[in-house]
Amino acid sequence: MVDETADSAAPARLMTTPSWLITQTATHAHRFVSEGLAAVDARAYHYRLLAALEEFGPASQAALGRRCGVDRSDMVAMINELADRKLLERAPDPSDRRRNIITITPAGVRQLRRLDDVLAEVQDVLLAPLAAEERDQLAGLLARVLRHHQYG
Amino acid sequence: MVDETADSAAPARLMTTPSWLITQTATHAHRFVSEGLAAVDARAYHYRLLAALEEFGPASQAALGRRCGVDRSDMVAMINELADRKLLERAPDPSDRRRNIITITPAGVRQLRRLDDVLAEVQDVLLAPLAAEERDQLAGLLARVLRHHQYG
DNA sequence: GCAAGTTTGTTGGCATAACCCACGATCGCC
DNA sequence: GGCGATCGTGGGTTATGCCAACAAACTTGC
Repeated sequence: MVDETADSAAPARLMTTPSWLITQTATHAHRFVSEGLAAVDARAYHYRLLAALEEFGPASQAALGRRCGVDRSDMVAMINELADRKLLERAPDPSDRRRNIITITPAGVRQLRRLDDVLAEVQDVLLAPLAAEERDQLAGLLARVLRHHQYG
Repeated sequence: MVDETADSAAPARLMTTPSWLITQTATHAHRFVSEGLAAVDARAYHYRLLAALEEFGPASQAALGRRCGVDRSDMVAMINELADRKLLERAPDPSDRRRNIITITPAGVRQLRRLDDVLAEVQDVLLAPLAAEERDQLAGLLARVLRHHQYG
């Protein structure tokens, strides 16, 4: 038994409230991810965008935002940043002059692989107390909740 | 099979990355909680503080912050707000003149009960796709992860 | 073919959350 | 009695998720 009555034990009400558990765990997750990615001079949304581009191919900014759950207006700065680092390219769409076509570069693909490694490491730290099957279980449950609220 | 190739399907890389699933689910959770509590003119941290006060009794601002994972400096405004609504009281500690003693009021206890109901409803909406045992499973897994990173 | 509505990129703004630092006052320790 | 630590408070920073507006370009309905 660990001494949890010290001064830092959270209320029982919170520890049994899923929404609290989720948001609190998310805070930790977010910090680990940020720190891990900062070590290779990257940010969380770099991974999101590069992953979507590699999996689905070139897309407009708006379409990319829809996939990654990013607001149209927030995409601009993100893409600027990625484009500055030559990880993707922004070119006007000849067939629709409103749009830009965003394409991942070879350097972007390489960076994506690097981020894959970093994030795998982060998951390991975050989920340290869970066995492999338990991690899958957790991911499965969360994925179902997510799907329900996105394609509901 | 649902049509997920539409325009909104997230990259597979993300849907299998726990940290993404957690932070994304947390966004939904946070929104449901905020909206639910806003309906009774309350905020998420109201519940946190009131719950801690009822369970552990009166405490200093710093101790309260430690329990709820709130920064010392952020506690000030939160407590002001709760004190304005007469849900708790802030009194100087005679035995340590640096500290304030925060005490929940009877109205605070009543409000806490009301928030309990609201939050139970919110959990139900958030975890709609999961059966009762699955919700417990999810809560259990998250609680273990949380404990590991807090009393690690 | 043209008018009305919609989509796209962009700028700017707002609210919240989780930090961090600095300060004066106070306490505990030795 | 002096020194380090703690407490409440104020200030500032950063990231995130929104929403509003706009001009340019597209699509639809007639």
